[in-house]
This record gives sequence, C-alpha cells and structure tokens, in this order.
Amino acid sequence: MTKSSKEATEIAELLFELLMAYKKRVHEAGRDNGLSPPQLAALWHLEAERGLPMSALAELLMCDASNVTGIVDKLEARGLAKRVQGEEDRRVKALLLTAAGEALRDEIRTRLLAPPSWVSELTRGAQRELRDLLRTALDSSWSEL
Amino acid sequence: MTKSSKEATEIAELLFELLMAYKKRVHEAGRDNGLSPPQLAALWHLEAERGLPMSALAELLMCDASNVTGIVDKLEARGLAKRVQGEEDRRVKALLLTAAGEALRDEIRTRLLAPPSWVSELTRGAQRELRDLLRTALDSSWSEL
DNA sequence: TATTGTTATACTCTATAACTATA
DNA sequence: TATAGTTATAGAGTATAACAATA
Repeated sequence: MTKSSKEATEIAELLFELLMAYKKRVHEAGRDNGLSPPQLAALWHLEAERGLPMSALAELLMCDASNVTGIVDKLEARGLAKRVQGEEDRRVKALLLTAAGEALRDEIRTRLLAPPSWVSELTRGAQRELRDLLRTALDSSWSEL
Repeated sequence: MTKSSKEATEIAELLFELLMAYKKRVHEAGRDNGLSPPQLAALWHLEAERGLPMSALAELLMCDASNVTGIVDKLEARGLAKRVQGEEDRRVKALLLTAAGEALRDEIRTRLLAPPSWVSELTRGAQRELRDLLRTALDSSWSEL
C-alpha cells in the first residue's frame, strides 16, 4: 500500500465528477431519441456487419443475460436491430444493426463524441499529450480502473 | 462550427471509454455494499452535518422528486440516513447521514477515489498536467458537457 | 452434461399525475 | 395559488432460478 500524492487523489476525484457530468450527457442523448440508458448502450455496442452474441452484449452491458432478451426485443420492435441464427453454433444468436439502427447509432456517436470545447481549445501539442496519457490509462488499467 | 482535429476526436473517444470503465467500478462498489446505483449516489451526496432537501437530492440524482422518497426510505431503513423536519420552512425535509451512513460513505469514497496505478505511476509533473486538464474540463462541462 | 438464450418471478428504478401539508 | 414531499400507477431494469434447444 503506497501513499498517494495529493495530485493523484484529486485526479481520481475529478474523473469521478467528470463521469457524473458525462452520464448526464448520455442520459439526455438517450431521452431525446426515446432510448433508455441500457437500450442506448446496446445500440452503442452493436454493428451492422459483425454479429454480436447476446451473451457478449450482456457482458458489455454488465448485466445478466436474461435482461438482454427484453432490451433487444425493444430495439427489434423499433426496427433498429435484428437477431440472426448462428451458423456454426445454432444456439447462438448474432445481433446486428439494421440500416435505421446504424443511422441512429451514428447520429448518437457523433453527438456524444463531439469534442468538448476545452479539448478543441488546447494546442495541438497539448492534445497529443493528453491523448497519449489517456491511451496509457486505458491500456494499463482496463481491468483495474 | 470549427473542424475538430484528429487528436480532439480521439480524446473524446478515449474519455468515453474511460468513463465506461469507471462506471463498472462504481457499480461493483455498490454491489459489494448492498447499495443500488441510485442508493450509492444518494449516499455519496449526503453529509452528516449539513442537511440536504429531498428536492436538491433529486436534482443531483437526475430523477424526479417522487423517486427520492423510496430511495431515501431504503437508506433510512438500513440506518444510514435520516430525515429532519425543516425549521424555517416546515415543508422541507433535510436529509442527513447517520454515523453508520457516514462510515459507509467514507469507506466507499476511499475505495472509489483510490488513484488507479497508471495515475500513481505518472511523474508528479504529469500528474499536475492531467489534474489541470481535468479541472478545465469540469469547469466548462457544467454547462456544456 | 454443459451452454445459449428464453421465460417466470420478485424487487427496484423511473416518470406522470393526484394528493397533503405547509407557505 | 404555489411549493415540498408523498402516494399511486404503469413501464422498464435487474438478478435469480427454471426451462428449451443445442452442443
């Protein structure tokens, strides 16, 4: 157990607050498009070409597999996603986005990934530094953070 | 509308992924302590000395005020929080943490705010840089993010 | 036997609207 | 009349357990 610097502790606090702020942004993006948070998260992870098994989506959504049934049902009812019977293993169902689903996902991605002004206003050099820092964060702490 | 740099877009993506990872961390901390996500969030915001009105908590939790009743009911049933009748305006109820609630909140805060190793391993200078960037982010994200 | 996805169940979260007690 | 909090209700999320189809 090593003692943490004041800076390190404040960084963790700031990350937490940033998470809360970002959560609000995601929440509102969902509301504006008639998607509950888990529905938006599902849409976020699905693709149009590469099928994703229900169990894999459950993993990504951090919930039990049984819940995915209902969440995907609703996306399917809105014509945003579809189930495709697996070829190798017929127990598996591959989830795919429809054209409408892909369009909505792209729209939401564009909205949620638009760089905040505080990023745009950094110098190019500072942006590269921050980018490298965040890459390191994700590489080294995926399981831990 | 200015064009975003490649770096700025990647920063937004990385930030999003990082925040998703953090969400998992919060979720697990709640589970280990028998707290649902909104219950944990409520506990997080309450204090032992300064009372918080129900409506203010609803604002912080980003949900309708009617939901706060049930959430606080459960914290109160577990002896973690208490309602105190307002003095000036008797309609208002101030929410306070009990000693047990404060202890649990501190325990969870310590756990969630422990800096990940990738932060601790940065040089002190890099930590200051990252801290300043996050401060800037939060300042401008109040209205925008 | 083990695994994928579904169904059944019970509890919680959520928004809306109607209610109460204060103001 | 307006506001703070509650209650009622209906739709959605959640975990657990039991089930069907497939491996």
